[in-house]
Amino acid sequence: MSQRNTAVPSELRTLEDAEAMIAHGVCPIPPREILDKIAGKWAIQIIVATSRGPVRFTELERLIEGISRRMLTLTLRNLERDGLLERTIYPTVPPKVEYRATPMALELYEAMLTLTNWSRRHSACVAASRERYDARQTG
Amino acid sequence: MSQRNTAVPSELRTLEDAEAMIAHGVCPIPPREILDKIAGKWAIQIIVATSRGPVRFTELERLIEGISRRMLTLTLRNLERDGLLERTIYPTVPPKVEYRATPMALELYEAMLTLTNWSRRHSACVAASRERYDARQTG
DNA sequence: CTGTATCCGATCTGATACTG
DNA sequence: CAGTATCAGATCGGATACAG
Repeated sequence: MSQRNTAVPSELRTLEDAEAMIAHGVCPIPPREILDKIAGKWAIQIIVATSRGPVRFTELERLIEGISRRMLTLTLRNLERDGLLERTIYPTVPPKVEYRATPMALELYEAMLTLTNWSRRHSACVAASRERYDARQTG
Repeated sequence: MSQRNTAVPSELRTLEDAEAMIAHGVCPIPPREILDKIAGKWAIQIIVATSRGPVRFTELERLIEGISRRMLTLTLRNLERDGLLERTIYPTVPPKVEYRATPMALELYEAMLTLTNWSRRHSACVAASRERYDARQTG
């Protein structure tokens, strides 16, 4: 076989692990359908907001600054569809609906923290690089 | 002061760390301008492709399946602007230009691996959840 | 209270043709 | 080889009005 004799690591930690995957023909980055969760403008914020317990629709609308009712509904539906949010309806009048992050969503939130660390370490550097680049274009 | 007496962790590892940040009024997720790197359809793939050494424009075009010349150029420029890619021009005829991921980009790539792990663990579950959800809507 | 429906502008992406 | 320019289609997200 044409593959190197390194094993496919069960858990990726280093770039070397990623190289091993590539050597085995496996893609070391999440598929688009997963990245799209993170890409969306509101999904992560909703997961964070519902990570400590059930939250009602209107509470979310207040909590997440700038979100429109339309996008709140759409994003909630998508997250529920993916199994990242649990939706509970209380058949009262007026209706009461609660959303809560699932364990899988909490793990996603936790996985995001390495990205948060990266951005805390480097966002100033990114901003500086942008300024330099833009200055070169202008000048 | 109104804050809890937990310290702001310098490195986030657990959801508890994230809670501590929230208690201090700090957002525990990366800002939009950082998430947008990951959100883009091609950025991560380009970082991976250039992570082992300099790669030429045309090589990238071949390596990254389905990318248009336009999007390749645009994404390369954005990554260079952010300091994630280093661009080297050799003033030869015909011209030769090489792109290479910076150390900062390699760290981003590495940070992404926790997300890759998450998706490897859960993407089947997400897919199953979607099917169940869609079946409920149809039926 | 918890949504849905409709419209609209902005942005993203691809296709194609052209150039130093 | 390494781009740029232009156009068009698709998708995203916001504003607003309406409804069970």
